[in-house]
Amino acid sequence: MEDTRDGSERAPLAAADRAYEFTRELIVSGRLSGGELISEGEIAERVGVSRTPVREAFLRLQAEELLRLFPKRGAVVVPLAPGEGEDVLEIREAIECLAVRRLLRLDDDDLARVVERLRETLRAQSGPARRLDTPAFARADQAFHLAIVAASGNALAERFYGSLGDRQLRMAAQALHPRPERLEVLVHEHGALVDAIAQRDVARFEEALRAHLDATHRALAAARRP
Amino acid sequence: MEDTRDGSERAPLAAADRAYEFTRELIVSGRLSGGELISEGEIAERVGVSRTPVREAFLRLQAEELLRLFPKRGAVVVPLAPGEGEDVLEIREAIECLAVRRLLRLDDDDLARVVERLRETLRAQSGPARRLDTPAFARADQAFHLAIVAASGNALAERFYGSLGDRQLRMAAQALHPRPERLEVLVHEHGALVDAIAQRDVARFEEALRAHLDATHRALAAARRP
DNA sequence: TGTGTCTCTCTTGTATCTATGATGGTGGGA
DNA sequence: TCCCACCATCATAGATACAAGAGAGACACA
Repeated sequence: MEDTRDGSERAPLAAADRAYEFTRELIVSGRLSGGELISEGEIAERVGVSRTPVREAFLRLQAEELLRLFPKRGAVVVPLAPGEGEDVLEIREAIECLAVRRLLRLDDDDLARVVERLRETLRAQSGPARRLDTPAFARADQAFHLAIVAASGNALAERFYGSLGDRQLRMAAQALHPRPERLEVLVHEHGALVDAIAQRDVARFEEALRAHLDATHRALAAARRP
Repeated sequence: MEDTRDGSERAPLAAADRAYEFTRELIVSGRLSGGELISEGEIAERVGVSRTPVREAFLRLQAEELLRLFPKRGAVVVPLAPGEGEDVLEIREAIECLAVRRLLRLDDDDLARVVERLRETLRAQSGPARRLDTPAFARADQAFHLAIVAASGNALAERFYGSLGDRQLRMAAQALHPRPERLEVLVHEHGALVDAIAQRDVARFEEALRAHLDATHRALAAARRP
């Protein structure tokens, strides 16, 4: 009843999914950078499947704006647009604040449960932060923010927010690395966000989130223009 | 250099695009309602193409959350979730307000140009509103709101907002119809939104937008529970 | 040397074919 | 009568075959 595209790996991942993961990883990790051209055949060969599932993967990646397909010519990796970091951060801020305003419509019990879940994801960040394990931290960070949005119950927002994650990862792969000393600070800032939610203080949440994202954004900008 | 998926119809639309348009229309227009099952073969036959391009169309529709594919079983039209109207409206509000806050960072000349463009789309609404041409109005309405977001220059937001349009159309097809007398009111409210932008009054814009969407939402809810 | 054209190759778009999983109905047994 | 196993059917997943568009580069000519 459940399909195989949900990330749970009990089944030996369908060919299309393998092709998708493979290509997505190539892009998100930065090994394939913006403007680079790839062909279905090439990926098909490397993954060991026919072109059909690769085509499906490419279509998915195009839907996620990571790839752009040019008819009869090939696929190019969509380059990170100049203002994209700012774009992503603004949308994240808007959606997360929306989510929190919605969260606060929950009654105390439900909110407490949400807060508890968030604190769990917080704890999951400490390890990677202390180990300066940037990739793991990036995943945990993403999971944390997504958890806030998911808790709000707006499925549309959640899905969109999730798709922003890939773009974020792609940028983070370049940007977070140079500043691993910030990881613990980020965990702390996340804690403050949860506190604000727990205390039903929207204004404080919004302010803290803005500061948090501003700092991330500044880190990005700083890393990009050294 | 331009691909054939951009809606310009000089070329005899690719098979995949025809299949996509056909199926999307079926869903958005409500002729195919939530939960209904369709198969690639069925659409392939009706459109007169093979299953391959239909498959591509289905994948695109799945990416847009209009269709859900179940491996080896078929595709079901994603039903309108109970709270979805509210979800969409909240996101629209958040993104549009974000867009306007960003618009107001433009200098006076640029802002004036944006306002002029918006007023043009306003004029395009009057005709359909007077004629009580609901489908045409729905398109114009969508174009208006999208224009605000597009003008902000956040490409990500624009794309996402656009994708909300289909869902909105789908709901509007059911909801706006019963209240054609509201169309002219909506045009008027749109005018107020533009005025707020022109006067750089964010607070007023946000308030007016909320009222505008609330009214739409109430109209929806009223239409759904008669 | 510069330019226009022509072809050759690469890549996608579509069709078709095969394999396999899912489902629902049927019939036998408890 | 009810339940379970089996099988026919159907739909997709993936592979392969084929056609056609787009570009790069060779080549002829001015």
